[in-house]
Amino acid sequence: MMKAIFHIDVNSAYLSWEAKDRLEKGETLDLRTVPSAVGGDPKKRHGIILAKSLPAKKYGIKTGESLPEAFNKYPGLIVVPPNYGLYMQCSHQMNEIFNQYSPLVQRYSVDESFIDYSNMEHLFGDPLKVAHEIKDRIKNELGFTVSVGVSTNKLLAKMASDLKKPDAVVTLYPEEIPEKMWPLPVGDLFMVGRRTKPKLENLNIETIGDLANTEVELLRNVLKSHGVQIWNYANGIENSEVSGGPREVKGIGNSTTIPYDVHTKEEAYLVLLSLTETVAMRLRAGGFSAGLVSIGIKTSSFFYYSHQRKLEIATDSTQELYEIAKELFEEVWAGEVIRHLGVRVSDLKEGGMRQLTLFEEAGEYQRHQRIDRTIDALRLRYEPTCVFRGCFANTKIKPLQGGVGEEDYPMMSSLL
DNA sequence: TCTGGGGTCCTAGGACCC
DNA sequence: TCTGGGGTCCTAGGACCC
Repeated sequence: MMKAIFHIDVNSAYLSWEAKDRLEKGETLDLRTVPSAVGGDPKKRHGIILAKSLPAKKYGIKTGESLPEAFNKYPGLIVVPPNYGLYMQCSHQMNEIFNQYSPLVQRYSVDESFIDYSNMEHLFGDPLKVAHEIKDRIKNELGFTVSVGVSTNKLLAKMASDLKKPDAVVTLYPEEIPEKMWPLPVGDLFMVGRRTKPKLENLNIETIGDLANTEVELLRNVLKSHGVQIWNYANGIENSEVSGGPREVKGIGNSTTIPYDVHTKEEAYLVLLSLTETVAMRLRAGGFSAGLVSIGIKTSSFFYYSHQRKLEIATDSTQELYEIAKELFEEVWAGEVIRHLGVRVSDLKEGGMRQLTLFEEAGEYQRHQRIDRTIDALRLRYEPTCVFRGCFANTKIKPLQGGVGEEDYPMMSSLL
């Protein structure tokens, strides 16, 4: 039997949520009706457009571009700072509505979810009717609009929700593929990004239809398994499940663009420590220890490189992870001016405890473990910055950097 | 007033072992 | 005697997503 899959996408999510929040707080201007955007702070070198209104889009303003670029296109652009706590809250409210229609809801990102509505017709009625009902309830009860894609698999539902914005329900059933999906430029297909698009165009593949009708072996030769995947997608072939519940975490990382250029090892170490603090807290909060540590460096000329090491013994100790991060940095840094640093752990093992090696002093690790647990508890009870290391005093570096796991949601990924 | 942050998966090449 | 090949592990880098 055929499945009924919905994909719900919040229209200009961050901006819509800012707009509705400001209206609720008594502001009279609806940001959605004027050229406006959510953007980072240029003084901290975080100045990019994170979301824009439809009127801003009309002036050619794009997500990801720098604020100066955007102001060039429309000097009167209203830019507001992001508020991730608010976005998380709006996301939760929206998903609570979804949960009323099916037990199988997959939160794909903060502003996108899949619903498997198969075999639910008896309870709530025809899929298309329910899709409209969900869309309208979100608008009326929560104050923002969504686009709902309806089809028989996740790929088609996701492509469908992109076809009309804002405030729309669109079907893209398999028999509608030639008419609705094939005329689109090939870059509109999920998983055809900025590097693959020109490669396809070199093969005279301009539209999704061109891709669908290309010999799959040719694509395999040029793009390996990725070529086969996008050929399947172009033909509407995709059969992954809507997975209820959060996905298994594979890695945890934090990175930051430092507000000023870093020239010395000592300054870099301080940033690495602040990142490691957050990463390690999130690691312990998830009850994991890490078997692999990697660091990343972006230079002032935007060259990026990374270095990693597998550990003989997995650990969740802030101190141990920091020592490794420092060593990794020392091993690769060639003295370039640093713009951005990152720390990431992966190869996660269940359980924060670790086995002591034969030669190891039992005291050292357990001492660190006690410190970590105590600090975690304090930071959770009061605020994350209530305890921090003395070395950050009198420096411009924040003692913790990156999001703390508290309000975790399943991160976006390129997996359906 | 220059270009964020958090993820996942795939591939290529070298080391090492049998 | 200087020629093998397969398998696995590890690292770096690149591609994609929101």
